[in-house]
Amino acid sequence: MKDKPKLKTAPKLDDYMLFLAVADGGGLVGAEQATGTPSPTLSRRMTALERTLGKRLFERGARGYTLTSDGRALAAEVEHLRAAAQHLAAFNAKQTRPLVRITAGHWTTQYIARHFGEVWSQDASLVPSVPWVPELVSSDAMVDIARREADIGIRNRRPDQTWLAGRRTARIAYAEFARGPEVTGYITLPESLATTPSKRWLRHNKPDEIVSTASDPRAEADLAIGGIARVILPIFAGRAMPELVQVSPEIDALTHEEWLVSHHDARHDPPIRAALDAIGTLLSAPTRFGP
Amino acid sequence: MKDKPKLKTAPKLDDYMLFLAVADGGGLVGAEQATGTPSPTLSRRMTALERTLGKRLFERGARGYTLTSDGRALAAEVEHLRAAAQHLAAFNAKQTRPLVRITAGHWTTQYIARHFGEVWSQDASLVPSVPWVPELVSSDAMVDIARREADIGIRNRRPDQTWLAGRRTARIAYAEFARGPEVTGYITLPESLATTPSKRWLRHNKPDEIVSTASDPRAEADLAIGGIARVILPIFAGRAMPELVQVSPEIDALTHEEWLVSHHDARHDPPIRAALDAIGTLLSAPTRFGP
DNA sequence: ATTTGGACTTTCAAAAATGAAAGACAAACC
DNA sequence: GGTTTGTCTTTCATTTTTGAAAGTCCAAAT
Repeated sequence: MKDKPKLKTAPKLDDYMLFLAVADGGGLVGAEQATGTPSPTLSRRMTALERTLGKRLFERGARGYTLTSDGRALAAEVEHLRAAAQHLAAFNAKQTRPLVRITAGHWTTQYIARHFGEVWSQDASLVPSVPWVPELVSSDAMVDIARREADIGIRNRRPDQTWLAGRRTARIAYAEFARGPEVTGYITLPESLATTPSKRWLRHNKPDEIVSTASDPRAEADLAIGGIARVILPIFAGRAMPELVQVSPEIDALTHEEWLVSHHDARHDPPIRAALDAIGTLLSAPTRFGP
Repeated sequence: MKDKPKLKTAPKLDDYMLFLAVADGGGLVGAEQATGTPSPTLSRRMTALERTLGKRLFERGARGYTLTSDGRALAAEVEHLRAAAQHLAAFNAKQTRPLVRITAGHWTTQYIARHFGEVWSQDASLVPSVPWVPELVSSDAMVDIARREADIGIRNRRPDQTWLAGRRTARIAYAEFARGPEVTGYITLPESLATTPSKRWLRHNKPDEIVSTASDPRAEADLAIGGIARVILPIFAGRAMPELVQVSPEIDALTHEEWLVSHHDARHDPPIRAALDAIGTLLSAPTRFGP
C-alpha cells in the first residue's frame, strides 16, 4: 500500500474473538489450544488490539495473560459479539459441506451423476478428507466462471484466459445411434436450442434428413429409442443405452478434447480441489469409453 | 505458511460485515463508499466468503450485485452480528482517542506535563490529525516495552535491543541547587529508592554530607526550597524552580544523553507516531535548557 | 544456588492480502 | 449504430501477516 499511515478506526472483529479466547484461556497457550491460532500470531493480534483501542487489556507475565480492569470491562461487552458469532456458526452448520457447482453438457452431467458414487460417498472411509457436495448444473451455455456462475466447467476446448486453469481429461468422439441400422432420418433439437457443435453440424450437413425434433437431450434419446429416427450422441453416452446401437463410424468432424476448467484462484480452495480431483478421475476412467 | 491447503472452517467476521455492506449498497461501489474498502478487495472478499460457506450469495452483473435466496437467508442471520458490532463500536467510542502510555523520570514527566499544551490541544487547529491522549507514568524503573508496560520510554541511553527504536532528543546535565550558596549538606532519597545514577553518585562520592532524606523527588525539592540542604537535579528541572539557584558547576560525571524509545513495530501506529513527534519536539526545544 | 519447565516475544523466510491501474463488458444515451 | 458511462474482474508491485524456530525470562522444582 501507499506510504501513508492508515488510521485504524476499528479492530478486526475476529480479534475480539481471539481476545476472549486469551482471556478464557489465561494466556496464549490456552487460546492456541482453543482456536488453533499459533502463539506468535496471538501475541501480535492482542498487541494490535490494544494499540487500536488505546487500552492495556492484559498484564503479561511468565504465568500467562491476566485481564486488566479495562480488559474485564471490554470482555463483558464482547459477550454480545460472541453470542452473535455462535448464532451464525450454528446457522452455517446446517450445511456443513460446501457446494461445488459443476456445469457440463447434458450427457456429461448424466455420466457424472450416475458414476459419482465411485469417487464420492457418505461412508467415512471413502469420503475425501475435505467435505464437499456436488451441485450439478446441466448447461450447454458457456457459464461465466469470472462471475462465479460455476466453480468448475467441463468444456470442449482448452481455456484461453490466463486466469482460468484447465486440465485435459479425455477425447470425446461422436457417432450416430439408433434402434437398428435400418432406421433412417435424424432427430434433433429445435434450431433455437441447437447450440452445440454436433447440432450445428447436423443442420449444416444433413438439413433435409431431419425428420423430428425433441425438447431436450433426454427426450431426443427417448425418441431414438422409440425407433423414430437416428440421433447423434457422444459415444460414451450412446453406449450407456442398451436399447441403442452405434450405426455409423465416428464422425471425425465432431471429435474434440474435453477440459476440466476452474478459476485459477479457486484451485487452492480445498473443496474445489477435491472436486476437481474426483471429477477428473471419473472423466478420465477407461471404463467410460468401453469395456 | 507450510504448503498444505488450510481448510477454512469459518469465515472472517469482518467479511460478514462487508457482505451486508455489499448487499445494502447493491454492489461493490456502494459498499466501497460505505466502508472505504476498495472494490477489488471487496470482490475477492465476497468470493472468498461464498467459497468458504459453499453458497452462492450474489448474482453479479453490470448493474451490481443482487442477493440470491441463500444470500437473503444469510443476511437475515447476520443482522445479529451487525447489532453486536455496533454495540461494541458504541462502547469503544466512549474513548475515541487512544491512550499512549509514556514513562519517564519524575522531572522529565513534570516538564512534559507542564509544557504539553504547546504541542497538544483540544483546539482542532492544533490537534494533530491523529487523535491520541497522553498517559504519563512517572517511573525510574526500566519499564518493559516488550511486555507493553509502556508505549514510549524516555531513557538515559541508546536502546541496545534490535527490536527497540530510539531517537536521541537531548543532552542532560546535572548540578547542585539550593536556596543560596551558603547552604551546605545534601538531601536525597532513602537508599532503597535511590536507584538513579545521580542518587548513586551522591551516595558514592559524598556519603558523609547527606543530612536528610525525602520520600519522593517532589518532597526532595520542597525541602531544598525550605533551605535545609542542597539537592542534585537535572539543570532544566532546577531552572524551572525560581526559589532555587544553581550552586555548583555541571557535574560532568552525571551528564548523559536522553533517548526517546519505543517498540520498533509500534512506530508505525499513528497515535504512537504522533506522540513520538510531539514529545520529541518538546524534549528538544531550546527553551527547555535556557532563555 | 542451580536446573528445568512453561509461557511469552523476536526473527525471518514464506505466504497471503492489498489497492492503483488497467482491462472487460453490458447498459444507457445520443 | 456508435459512443459514453458504470461496474465488475484481473494484473502486479507492494505491503502485511503468518508461523516454525529460536531467543528470553521468570517461576517452580530440585
